[in-house]
Amino acid sequence: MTRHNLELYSLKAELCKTFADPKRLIIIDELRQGERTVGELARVLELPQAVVSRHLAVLRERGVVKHRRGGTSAYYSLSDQKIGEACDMVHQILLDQIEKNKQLAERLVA
Amino acid sequence: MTRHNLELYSLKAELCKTFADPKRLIIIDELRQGERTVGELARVLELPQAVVSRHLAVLRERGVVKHRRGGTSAYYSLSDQKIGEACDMVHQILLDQIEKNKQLAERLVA
DNA sequence: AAACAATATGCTAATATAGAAATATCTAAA
DNA sequence: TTTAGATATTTCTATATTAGCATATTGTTT
Repeated sequence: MTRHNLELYSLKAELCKTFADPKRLIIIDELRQGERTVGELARVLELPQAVVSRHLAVLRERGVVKHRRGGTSAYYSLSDQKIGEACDMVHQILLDQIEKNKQLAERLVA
Repeated sequence: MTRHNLELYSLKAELCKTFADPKRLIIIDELRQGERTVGELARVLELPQAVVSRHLAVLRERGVVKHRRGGTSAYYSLSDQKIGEACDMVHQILLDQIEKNKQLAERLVA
């Protein structure tokens, strides 16, 4: 462990934890298209407003999203363009896995 | 939710879960340098062999690592180059966050 | 086959997390 | 300042996850 800074890895793990929930990934993808209010996200996710608010709090605490108030609404957006890019990488990795499984399946049939 | 495929996002979330632990992130970084046995990783991580084996099982089940047996040892390696790149992105996001906090702190002092 | 080395798996306790429901807080407008 | 709309927070329950310990499995060697 001497070669690795555990504290740094813990921070990275905390960041990854925010990505480790399907609903939050959808929220992130929505926010990539632009600002959204809590209510809008709740409608898209088909989740109670309180649950969405909780997810947004998680994302906020880890600095993944930022928000501004406009009237009675809170407008959320991604705090860093790179977050979207990271999600794209995860998407690619998943596609690679699916492709590999497909090839394996075909070999087994042949 | 109609616009979003929940099953796909669940798979992505599962993948991200494997990154959501500091020890596993260290394992991944070790494996980026090349193949490692369970024992080697246990020494680096200063964790009991059984715990490392469990972590490797998690990574294996999500297709993040692959392994081959050589003698009594099991040699693990990353199953996809892109996994390392994804970790780099997370690293960058974290550095961005730290930089932003630094700038904020400086503004507050001034 | 027996003994040994390396790895994997079951089980448990402690901790963390998501969702639900109720309630509190904040903002705009009357 | 009262009311209504939008968002945030608290509490509770069910579920999941990690580490530790003991034990099982697998492969090698004699």
